[in-house]
Amino acid sequence: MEIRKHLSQVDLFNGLSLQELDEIARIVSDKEYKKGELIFSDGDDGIGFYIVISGRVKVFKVSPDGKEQIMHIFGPGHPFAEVPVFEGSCYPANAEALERCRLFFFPKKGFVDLIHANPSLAMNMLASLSQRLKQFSNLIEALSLKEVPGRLASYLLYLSDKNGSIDEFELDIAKSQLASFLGTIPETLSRIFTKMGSKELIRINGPQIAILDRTGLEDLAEGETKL
Amino acid sequence: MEIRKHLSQVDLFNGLSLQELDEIARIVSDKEYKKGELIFSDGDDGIGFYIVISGRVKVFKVSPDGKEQIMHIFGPGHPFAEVPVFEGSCYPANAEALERCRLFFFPKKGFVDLIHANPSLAMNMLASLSQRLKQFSNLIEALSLKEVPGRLASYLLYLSDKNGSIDEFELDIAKSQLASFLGTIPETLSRIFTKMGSKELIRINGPQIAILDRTGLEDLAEGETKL
DNA sequence: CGCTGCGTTGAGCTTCTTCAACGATCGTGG
DNA sequence: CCACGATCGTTGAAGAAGCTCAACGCAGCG
Repeated sequence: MEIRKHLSQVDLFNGLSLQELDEIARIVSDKEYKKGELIFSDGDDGIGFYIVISGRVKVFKVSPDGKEQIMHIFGPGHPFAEVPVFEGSCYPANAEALERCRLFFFPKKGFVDLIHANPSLAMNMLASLSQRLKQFSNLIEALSLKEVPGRLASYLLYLSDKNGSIDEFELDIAKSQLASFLGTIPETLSRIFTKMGSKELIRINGPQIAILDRTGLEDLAEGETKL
Repeated sequence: MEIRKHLSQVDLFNGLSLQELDEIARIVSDKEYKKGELIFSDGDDGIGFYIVISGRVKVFKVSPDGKEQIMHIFGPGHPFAEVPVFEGSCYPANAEALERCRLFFFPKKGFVDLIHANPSLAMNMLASLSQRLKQFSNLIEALSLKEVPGRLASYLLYLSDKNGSIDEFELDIAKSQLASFLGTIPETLSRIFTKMGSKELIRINGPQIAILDRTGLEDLAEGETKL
């Protein structure tokens, strides 16, 4: 079964037997979203959670005057919107497809039963939520304790790591989205990119980034330096 | 047994039998901390988690230049530092006793076994982590999308609710701690308190707060108004 | 060809922080 | 019991960081 094959590649289902995967597959709905399509809104009734199969999803909050803060960007294999499954009933944020997406949807009710019956699944879910908490606490730290250049430096180093610690790579999201993720606006981000370039920390050409001075970036990320 | 009595009042252990509580009680260490005492530091090896029995604990991050961001304040009945139990091995923040505290400590190893054996406990823990995630996402929203007056207004309304939606109450933490929780500094907080007073939104006398214009505060909290 | 969305740049302004000084309160030791 | 220091909160003046608003270039695409 094709669904089971996808499930077997998801960390959340690590260590489960084929039988158990089949039970899970039975409650899945397979869904498609177009680029830019809204998956759910802040405050909607939370009837289940999702796993990304292909494409990417952004989860974000919006202020009354329209400013956006991206909380998280999820790619293939990642679950999201688990919170309302276990606590409360509303989605606490909005979710939107960044690109054409295929998602698996797991209805709350069926899934909770599976967790009860399956300690490994419960442990995997606990690990997943814990990781999420850690990422959130890093985001809080960044927003509150670092200035924008420091946040950008951290992000670039993170991207470099993700690509095998090489010094040349591409931004994985549009700059305007990156601004929203870093808790700032495109204008400010653009100025900081320019400044990082003129200080020879990086070379930048559209979405292409080359790290010229890794140590300099690290100092920025740690808040030991100013731009 | 005295420990069991305390455990039975903790949400995390709701729905567990006396026997199960006894099993849990067996792995607990009973600990005392003085006001201001450090419980663990960011990066320490995370060997287990805690539940507050009496007193209060703040969990916080510190920037290189010493600014503090309080992530959370925990009172009696609340578990904290669960993350390293399920994911990774280090505490991702610092914890300090705000007052004289009694804490129960649960070593990671023993507790994970209990969770495996006990689906209700697993569900309770999932609910607890989910709630934490929701609180964090609110904090992120506040830090990124609201200005300080809006954050303070939200906090005052939250305190009022906690006290049964009455209009007069006391701040539950020192103003300098509140500043750190709201992602700002005491000077800024003080100015905003003064301004809220002169605009007749609140009356303030030391730690005593009286809400004079609830609607005005709500508008501030929603970002629909400026001070 | 013109439109639309994205990114960039400049000027001005708001918000918040920094630095410094000072008053009040409280607990401690003389 | 008073004096002292420490901590906390408040206030003022100056400065920095980031945001708003506006204009413009550029690429992709109908």
